[in-house]
Amino acid sequence: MKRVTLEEVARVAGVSRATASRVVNGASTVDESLRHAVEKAISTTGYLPNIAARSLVTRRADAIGLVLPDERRMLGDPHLASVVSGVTRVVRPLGVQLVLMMTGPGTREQALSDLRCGRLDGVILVHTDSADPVPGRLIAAGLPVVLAGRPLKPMPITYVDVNQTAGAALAGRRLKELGRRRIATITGPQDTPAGQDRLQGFLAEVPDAWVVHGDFTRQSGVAAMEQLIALCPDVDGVFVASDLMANGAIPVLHRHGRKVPDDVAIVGFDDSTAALTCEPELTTVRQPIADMAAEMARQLLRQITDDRAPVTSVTFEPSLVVRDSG
Amino acid sequence: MKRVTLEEVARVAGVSRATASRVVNGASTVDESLRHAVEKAISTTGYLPNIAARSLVTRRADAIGLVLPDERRMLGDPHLASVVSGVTRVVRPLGVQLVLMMTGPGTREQALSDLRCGRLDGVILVHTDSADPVPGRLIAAGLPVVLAGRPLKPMPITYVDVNQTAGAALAGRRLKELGRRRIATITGPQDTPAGQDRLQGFLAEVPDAWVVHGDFTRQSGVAAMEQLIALCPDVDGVFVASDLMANGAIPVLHRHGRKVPDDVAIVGFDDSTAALTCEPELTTVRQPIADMAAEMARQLLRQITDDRAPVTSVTFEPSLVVRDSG
DNA sequence: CGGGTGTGAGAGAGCGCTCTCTCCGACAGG
DNA sequence: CCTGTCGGAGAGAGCGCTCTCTCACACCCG
Repeated sequence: MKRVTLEEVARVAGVSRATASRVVNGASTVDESLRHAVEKAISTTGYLPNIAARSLVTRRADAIGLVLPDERRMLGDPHLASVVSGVTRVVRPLGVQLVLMMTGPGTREQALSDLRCGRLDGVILVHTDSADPVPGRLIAAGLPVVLAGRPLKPMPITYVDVNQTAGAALAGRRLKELGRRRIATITGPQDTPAGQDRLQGFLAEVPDAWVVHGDFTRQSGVAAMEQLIALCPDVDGVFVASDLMANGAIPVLHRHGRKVPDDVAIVGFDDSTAALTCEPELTTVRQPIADMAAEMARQLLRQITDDRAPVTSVTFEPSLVVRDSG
Repeated sequence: MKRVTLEEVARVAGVSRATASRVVNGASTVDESLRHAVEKAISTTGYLPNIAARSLVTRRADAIGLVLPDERRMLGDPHLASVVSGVTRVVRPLGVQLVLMMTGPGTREQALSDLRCGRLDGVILVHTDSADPVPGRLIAAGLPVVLAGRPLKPMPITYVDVNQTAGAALAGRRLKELGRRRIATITGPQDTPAGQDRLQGFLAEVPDAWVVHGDFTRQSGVAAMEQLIALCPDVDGVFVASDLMANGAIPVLHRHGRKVPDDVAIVGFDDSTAALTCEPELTTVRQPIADMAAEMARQLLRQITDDRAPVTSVTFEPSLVVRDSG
């Protein structure tokens, strides 16, 4: 199990190491016949370039990090698989690895040192909150970074998000079109941009809606719906700001003898798997997560290859997925 | 933004590069005063060892791969987050990276070349089927690899699994203890070890059970339950071989006017998030996924550090989580 | 007092690759 | 025929680190 080096390929092909390297890296300034000889030598020897040696001189790790928040929050996120899939789609054909970094409370700094010791070329940050010092330090150090979702406080950082406001408006319009009169919303946490925007966008469309607060968890959906029924027993349309909360809220309606969608129409947000495990299946606002993730990857790669890449933010438009609940 | 090298640390500390390296790597043969000088130099310069240079000489990437099947199957897997979390817990404190490899149909070979070009020290393979040539080629090449779940056809490979048979027996026993008489099971795909073992273990406990086949997807749970009700209208206890299928099956019972658990008791398998979004919440067989993943990581690291590590398989015992459905 | 023994530090040889710099030969123009 | 130019190939200098080998020095024993 001897490792084959470029030196050996060159020897077999009867050329210099430099020429072999040129062939491997696709330089055009190589004579056809020599190129063939090298290619043949590569396949007979089964040569694979040593990634560490290359990385040492090119100063590129060809790896990017996906930084996720602590375990508990990640496990609740139905989007992880789609994010990974979207990023992989862009990054893999370029030979770039995706390194998953699940960070505990104190471990977030890890991303910084991995970046600085040349282990990672850049990172995608998911679910950062405003208290997180990492994004600030990354941009201060001029390291490539992309945020998933708009940061709560404005900072000069590239991010990709869905138009939350427009999505919530879509939901509001849908409920009005269904002829609902007593409309309410169960919100997300109001210390996150997504929570804020979804409420604001919805109220812009349905200004007189009842408002009950949740925090995106299924649990909070249950509690909020109980509260809502007590508050406004004849509610006939609810925009629930996440599918997961809607998944918890619908059984509460059933328990109180309300039929969905006949008595109460429900519209969710996310189009996550939780939407399909609702009874009836959930009408919801779809975020193109995989496409957004792919775009994050593209933005990050651009920053990596080009120091002077401008800070940009990309916003995707959501769409309404009509199923049975509203 | 100048990169600090070991050379510079040595110069600042007034020692040789070799001594600085000794301090960084915790060698004991360094005089206290010099060690202090080097440590001070490290912190004043903000030195971080270049990972590529180190990797070039140590021939270790300090990275392992988690190889997942194609996108579609992965997205359906509720365990991904737990697996990642379990592996991370073991691997991160050792400074080892977790690289996620989502493989398309043809891309599985990627793992092999990443391993051979020194990019990865070993891989954990999830959801391999018997047609997959990769495990065989990895063990043939003597490369460190651990399988999640027993391979369908026996091979000399280290794997970690839950005792599927015992778990299914647990479910059968539960239904009998509840006094159920007309018991059935909705199986998983019979071309997977998990599908086979769960059926076999269940039948060992309830030999006269009705058997209807599914394939672990929610969809198939719906279809199988429809089939089962037609086949045996007065069924009063069902072991569904995955929570996801149970999640699809329960609404079918409701639609046919059967109450859960009063008319029909349901026991699932996995204790995934799908169990909590059932109405009523699902009694199920719990696999300690995160612990299993941690064990896989440990086994893999052992193979990496020790060429002659023996091939072992570790089996975890499942447990019954009693909720409301049975 | 000389010769082993041991301990701690430095010198320097790579690890496998990329890339600049140099050089060689062919060919065109004066 | 000489000089200038240019495409293509080789030589070799690193990239930053680890680790062996060597060496200096102090110490103990015969």
